[in-house]
Amino acid sequence: MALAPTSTYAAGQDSSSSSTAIKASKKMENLNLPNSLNHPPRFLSFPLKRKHEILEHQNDHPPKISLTRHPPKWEPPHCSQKQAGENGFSKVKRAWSETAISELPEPQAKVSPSHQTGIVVEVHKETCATKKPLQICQRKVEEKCCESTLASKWTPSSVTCKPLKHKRAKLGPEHGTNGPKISHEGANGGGELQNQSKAGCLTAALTSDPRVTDCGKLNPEEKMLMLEKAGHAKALVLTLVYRDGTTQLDSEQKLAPAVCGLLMLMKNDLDGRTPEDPLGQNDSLVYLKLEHTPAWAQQCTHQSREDMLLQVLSRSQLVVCYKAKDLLRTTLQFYRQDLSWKQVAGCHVQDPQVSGWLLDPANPSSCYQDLFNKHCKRPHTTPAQGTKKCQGLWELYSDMELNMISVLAAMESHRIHVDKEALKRTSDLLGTKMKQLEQEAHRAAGQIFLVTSNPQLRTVLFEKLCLQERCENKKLPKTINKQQQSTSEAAVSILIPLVYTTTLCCNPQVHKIKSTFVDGILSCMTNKNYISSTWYQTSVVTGRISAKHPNFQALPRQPLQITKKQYIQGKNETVINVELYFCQVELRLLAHLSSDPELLRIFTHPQADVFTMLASQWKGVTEAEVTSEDREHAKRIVYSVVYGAGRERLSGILGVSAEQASRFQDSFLQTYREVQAFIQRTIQQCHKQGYVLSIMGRRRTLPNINAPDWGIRMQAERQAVNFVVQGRMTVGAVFCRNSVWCISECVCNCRLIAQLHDELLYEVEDSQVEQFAGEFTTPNIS
DNA sequence: CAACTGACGCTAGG
DNA sequence: CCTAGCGTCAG
Repeated sequence: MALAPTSTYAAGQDSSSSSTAIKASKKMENLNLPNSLNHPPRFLSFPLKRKHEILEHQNDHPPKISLTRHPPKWEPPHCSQKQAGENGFSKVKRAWSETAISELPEPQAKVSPSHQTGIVVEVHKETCATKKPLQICQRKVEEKCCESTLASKWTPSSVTCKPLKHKRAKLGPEHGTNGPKISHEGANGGGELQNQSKAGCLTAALTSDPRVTDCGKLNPEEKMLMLEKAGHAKALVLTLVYRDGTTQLDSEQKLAPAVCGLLMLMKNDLDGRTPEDPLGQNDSLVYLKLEHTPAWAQQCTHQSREDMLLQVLSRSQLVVCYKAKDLLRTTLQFYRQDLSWKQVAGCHVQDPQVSGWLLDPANPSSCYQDLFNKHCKRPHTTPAQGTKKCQGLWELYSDMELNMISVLAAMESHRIHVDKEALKRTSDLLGTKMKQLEQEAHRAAGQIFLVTSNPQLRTVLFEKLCLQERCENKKLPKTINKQQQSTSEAAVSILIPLVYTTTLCCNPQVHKIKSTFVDGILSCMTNKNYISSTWYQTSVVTGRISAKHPNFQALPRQPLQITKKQYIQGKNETVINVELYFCQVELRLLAHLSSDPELLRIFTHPQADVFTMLASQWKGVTEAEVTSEDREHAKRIVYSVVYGAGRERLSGILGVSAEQASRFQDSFLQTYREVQAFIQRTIQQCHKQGYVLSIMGRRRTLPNINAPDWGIRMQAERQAVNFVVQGRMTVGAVFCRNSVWCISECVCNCRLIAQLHDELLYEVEDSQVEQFAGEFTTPNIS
């Protein structure tokens, strides 16, 4: 890839010209830019630009929007009347405060426009103002941006940004392990009919199987009998059936199809079965249709199905379902009108996927067959049983993980309403900002390049401008894999002062906000006006919970401000969220595990900022003297120690030399000697046993712990330490305790909305906040 | 040429 | 160290 050497950004300006030239062109930018755009041939010769980008610069040719990916094709979950307690959220601790505006009504709620309420996601002007060198230029650019937006005479095509093409949009919102959602009649166009008939064939094949009883064809008496039978069965095995005829037991599909029913195996013979024919003499197989029938065909069947499902799910005898969370969530979505999440949140459905993951979190099975092959060597043991008890994992499973399944399902069924239009406006605003920043960067670089491309930015910074030669005293970070010059923010912030300009690259923070938190959220909301994350219990080796689509746990703390007013059944009731925040649990855990006296002392001051105190202890100054830089360093060092990052990584993060980073680390470990001792103890133990145990009894085997290769062995050692510290413990404990508390008599009208590693986000009715807080005593781990 | 995939780089969170 | 997610680029 070659740079076009003669290309300059502003007409008539030489790229090598100094700051004055750049400043001059900046002042004239509104005039200058359209001028230069009148000469399209200039831009066509830039090899670094993509074709559609270049076209965008030609005003007379609107950008060619190539929708190369197939458009999102999916069915929205069934939405019905709004349920009381179905709320949006406002973060208290996370500073998502004041803004407010409106929420679109539920499609079927038919609220008049004046009643619209809801969430607004707004990005603050100063959002990007966290890091000093970039902050200044950021502000300037933003001011400029606002001016020019107002005065802009640009055609829409030049102002709006690239078309949305998100991964979610490409794959459809229900792809991957996200799990299927209930089909929704009438929401789709022509494809629906086709699907329905196709599904009809497949389910017909299923129900015509002589072994399967179709519940839909039974008369009320037969249904009662069936229900009774289900009640007496020794074990129930459930699986969802999808429209394409597959079930949850089939291997993962890329596009999870809609659910059309539920297959239920009632087992009475727990002995004497063979894997080839699991259907014993006294067993029966029932098919329960889970589709909304057209209004004209609707009878009283709905009620009985609901009764049946609920009875089945909440019974005390053994109920097994592979990927039980999907089943519970589907049930909740399907009976949204008639079923409270609380009824489901207490269900205990055994899930072999979870138990299998506990046995070997580092190598989770991809599908049921995989799991079966892995853990069931003898045909007569099921994955749910097996060797778990021997390994001491049984308690962990039944006391905690099992409870978590239904809680997560309830969390997933919670809808967070978002004002789509406001989000779109924000997106447009950010789009113009990005445009502005892009031009700024082009000007600074003296040429046009694709600012979102790291390789191109690298070429500009280090091959064209050769900035690395001008900062020999400072060590520039390198990329991990290829050891190239990094173009990260830390690196660019070192370079910025060397060039007499405000910015060299589009601020990656702005880019991130737009692409991930605005457009990304928007892409999660196709055909609906709310979001709800999907929570994963078994996808993280260390035992943490992860979230997707959107990833609730990675929403920014600083820049986004979300607020909402909530209307419940016409009344304006304020519902606020109380957040339980276990201040730096992992650090607390480290203190506990290592019993380091200095570290423990810090946690005896409940109100103090831990990192400030750490910095003051470590640097030997008073807390008032601790600069924000010191605090940031302390924080990074702590994390690097806790999570086992090496000094190379630390130097990259801090933007200092490796020697300096190593000195920081050493001095930290000198201060907190017990921490170091704990780390070494953990590693030694791991060497001896080949596995490590977390505080909850979670286990991770590390086969590489005794590897001959130094690098691989070191990695395993870091992983060992990381696992012990990072395993979810406090939150997990609260999780199970609280799930019970929350669904039983339920002292308050509250609901768990999100788990953010060391925080739990609850929605609590305003009047009950104090009561709620009283119920909750923060557990003291150290 | 379009569409997809995997590797890589970066950033958000902890 | 371990996540999700966005983006580019080469094959």
